[in-house]
Amino acid sequence: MHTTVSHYLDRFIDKIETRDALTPTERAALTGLPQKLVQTAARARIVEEGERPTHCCTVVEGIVYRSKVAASGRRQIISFHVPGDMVDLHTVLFKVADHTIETVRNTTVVLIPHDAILRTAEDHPALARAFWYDTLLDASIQREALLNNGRRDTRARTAHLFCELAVRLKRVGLVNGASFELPLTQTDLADALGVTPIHTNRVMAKLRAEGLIAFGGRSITIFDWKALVAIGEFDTTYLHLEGPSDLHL
Amino acid sequence: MHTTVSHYLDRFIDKIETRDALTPTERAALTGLPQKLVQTAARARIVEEGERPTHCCTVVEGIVYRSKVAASGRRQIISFHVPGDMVDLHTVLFKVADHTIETVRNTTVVLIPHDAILRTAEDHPALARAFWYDTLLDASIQREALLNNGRRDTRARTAHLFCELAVRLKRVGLVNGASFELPLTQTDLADALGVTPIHTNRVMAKLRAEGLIAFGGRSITIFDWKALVAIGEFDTTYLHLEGPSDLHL
DNA sequence: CGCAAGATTGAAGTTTGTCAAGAAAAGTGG
DNA sequence: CCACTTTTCTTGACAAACTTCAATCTTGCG
Repeated sequence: MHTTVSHYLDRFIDKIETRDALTPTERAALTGLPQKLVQTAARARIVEEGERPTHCCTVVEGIVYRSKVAASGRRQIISFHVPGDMVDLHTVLFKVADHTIETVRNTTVVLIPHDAILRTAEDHPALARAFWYDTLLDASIQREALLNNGRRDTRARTAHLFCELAVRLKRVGLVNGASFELPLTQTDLADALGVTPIHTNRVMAKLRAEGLIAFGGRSITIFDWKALVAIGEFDTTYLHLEGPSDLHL
Repeated sequence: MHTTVSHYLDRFIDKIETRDALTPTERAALTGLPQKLVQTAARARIVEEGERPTHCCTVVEGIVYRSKVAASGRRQIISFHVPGDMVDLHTVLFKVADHTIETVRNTTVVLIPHDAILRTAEDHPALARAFWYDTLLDASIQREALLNNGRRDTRARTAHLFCELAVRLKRVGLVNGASFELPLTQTDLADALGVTPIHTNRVMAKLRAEGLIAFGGRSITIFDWKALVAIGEFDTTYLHLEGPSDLHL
């Protein structure tokens, strides 16, 4: 367990600071949070549904997702998480995890104890607000996913998901030109979109045949951003990129 | 705008207190929140997607839902809200509403200014935590909806939704025996379940024919709770009924 | 009473799922 | 670096779930 200042949380802190400036004290409180660096294998379970987690998980490198499983065994991926995301900040107030957290490939994450986060929130109202904001944004992304999967066909869903991931990865500097690494299998994508992998494959093949995207080798290239945005009805309002309310107390 | 103590928030406060005891001071801070009582007509829009709300909405009587609309015009209902629910507590930190809030029938709600809520949260860390918890539970319910709509067939989805509403209404004393008022149209239900009203009608008709439920006259009766729970794979873990983490600072 | 909204039913079409098999790519051990 | 194994991707044919269009019936309400 590190207790010295590290930079593993830099992306997370940067994200918070684009929303609301922090004082040096507040920033120090974040960088000083106890951190346990963990390197995982591919398909590692960080938290399992029903467990009682004691730490929050922040992505340093790689992709992490949260999922729930129906009685039939069919899996629904709830959300994907990119570097800088605190994946399960909400577990600080829940006893039992209501979903599983898994890595896609070799991934680096940082674990932070719940009690340290709660103490930080109590000592620094601005940080309490920042944590709260982060979980609210997470919920907003879930609402859009509910609309996406409920009221758009698979073609639009797929386009929407790629647009969202492109924007979120771009914000942390992980998009090169029109390409970004996305080491997900088509089964992963299917489980996020609520369809079968076979169907996902056909829909993606059509997008590729139309020259809109390319994929393979664990990465995605978007050739026609405007077209993909139109197909996916992608509107960034729900990402609340403009930052939080101007209300300062 | 009331500034005297009222009991419109009693159900909300009760809900919070089942999770974590409040001090008299904290309770007073909640009951003393400025409140604007609003009686709405049926199908009234309280907040519209894209607006910049300045108040939070708490349900006093009736049913309220949040929805988003796809470009095709198809509507997705994100969640239903029962008396005692603070529907859009998350808007305190967002500038722009990412969804619409509507009432089903004549409904009573209470509006509370954002700045009052934020000030209360800043002055009372326990209340900041309680507000945070409330929005986290909301997000957990959304995750279950994502699983429900993505990985269960319409029969299971419908059963699950009725089970959830029964539990949530029971917690606020709005279930009589096996029946509860639910003044939703089948189109409302369809928009929540991500299917067409015609299909919803057929699925519900089958549940009725099997003697599991009755509906009509704006209310639902569940004759066979165990069977409905089994069909809907309903497990209350995601409702976090056990209260928040035991961690007290 | 009569209108309007919602519920119900039928028939036909579309999207998506299931089963099955082969091809390509990635990982593994020598 | 190659041969082998496993995973992932891709394609075809068929089945099931769900949608669409259309019409009728019922109910709530002024």
